Amino acid sequence: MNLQNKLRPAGDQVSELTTNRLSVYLRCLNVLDAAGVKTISSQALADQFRLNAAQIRKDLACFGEFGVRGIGYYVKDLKRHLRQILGLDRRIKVAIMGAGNLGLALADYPGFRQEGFVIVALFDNTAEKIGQQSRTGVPIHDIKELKRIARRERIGIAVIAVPAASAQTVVDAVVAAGIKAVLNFSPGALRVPAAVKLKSVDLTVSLESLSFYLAQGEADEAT
Amino acid sequence: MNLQNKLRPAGDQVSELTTNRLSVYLRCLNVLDAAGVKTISSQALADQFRLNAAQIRKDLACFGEFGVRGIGYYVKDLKRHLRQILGLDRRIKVAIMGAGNLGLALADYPGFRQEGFVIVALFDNTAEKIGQQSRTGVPIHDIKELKRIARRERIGIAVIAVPAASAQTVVDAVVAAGIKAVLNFSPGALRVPAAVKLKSVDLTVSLESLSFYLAQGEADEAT
DNA sequence: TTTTGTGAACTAGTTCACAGCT
DNA sequence: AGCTGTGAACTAGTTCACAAAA
Repeated sequence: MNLQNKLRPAGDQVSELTTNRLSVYLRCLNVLDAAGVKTISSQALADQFRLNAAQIRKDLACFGEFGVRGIGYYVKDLKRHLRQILGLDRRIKVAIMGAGNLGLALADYPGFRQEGFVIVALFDNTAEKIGQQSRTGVPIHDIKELKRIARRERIGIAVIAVPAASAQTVVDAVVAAGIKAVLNFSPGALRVPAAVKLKSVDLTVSLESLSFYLAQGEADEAT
Repeated sequence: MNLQNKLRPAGDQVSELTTNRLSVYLRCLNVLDAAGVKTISSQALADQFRLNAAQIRKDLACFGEFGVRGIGYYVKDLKRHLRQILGLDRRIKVAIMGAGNLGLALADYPGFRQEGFVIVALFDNTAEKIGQQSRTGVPIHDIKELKRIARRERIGIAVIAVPAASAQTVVDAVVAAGIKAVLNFSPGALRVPAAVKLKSVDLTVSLESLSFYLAQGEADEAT
């Protein structure tokens, strides 16, 4: 219908489940491209990576018509489109709040340095840490400098890796610094204004959910 | 109807969304209990922690009737029930695969030491690391020792914190060692048998989803 | 009266199945 | 012939609203 590719779906909101999957599709395409595959059908993609073909097509249809009937998708083309849709066609600067074990590990985590992301700064409030840097050279700044540095560096995403007790205070500072996207590793819910996107990774919830599964298994065995 | 409390829902499967929320409810109840609150209605709980009252009641109804009509729930009682349902009424031993930055950070992460969880071992294959320990004293073993130690220590959960390239090999070893629950931090999908529960935290997907949100915001501004 | 527990209504997400394009 | 794009059917998840219990 609409032959014009749209970076943004026409009005209707794209679900987070869809955006998560786009990221997965991009990863699959990177693998295929590296293997020299030129075109792939939604069915072949689905079979190879255990996805659903119709779902792939529906997800992509939110943004345009990228396929060719009778052929499938050109791997390099679709890759380029997905990178553009996901906003990965430019560098995105990331700041990590909290230079504790977790913050330092994330700062040096190679998985975090993929695609367009660059970790440009760590922030902490401990005098001994400020002025130091991570193993790979990410500088640790005083959290008081956040607003100044966030603006100068044009930081797009903040990662919250501080203890639960200070998480809300820190995220408030992040919001005040004008940062619009936050990835939270601290346990519990954080409040952010509607204009800020918050994603949380709650390790306690994940572990307890696994614990539930184990407890169920034992209950079944006993039967 | 069924006045008997059920540790396990009668046949019908509990969704993972529900088990995740149970963990959230437990955390809320811990806060209320610490504040000396004796009883709470589903509505009050919902208001205070931004949840939906009917959803809380439905989730709990999977496991029995824990409330008192006209009163609500006794905080300590419900807390105890939830801990039992989630299998947190006993120690759960956790092993971390990979003694890199992330593995070491997770081993010492205080959030991981909550409730019933104890991190008993790290596993790696680097000669220099084996025999060492983390800052808080978690020993690093040779991954070859996994099966032996997993059985001796009765390890319940394995956390995968190795590079993507070796993740599938490592999870295969985890499965071979008889571990039935896995929390995966490596990017990409892992294959496990149906009898093993796998939860994945994909940092790349999370970041790219945030990037999409930022890209959308810019598109909107330009309009 | 208050609040639970739950069927019914609704909303979101997934899969099917096929018309239509190449 | 082969495969996309998409309405229709289906499935899962959430919220409403009320009868029943304390």
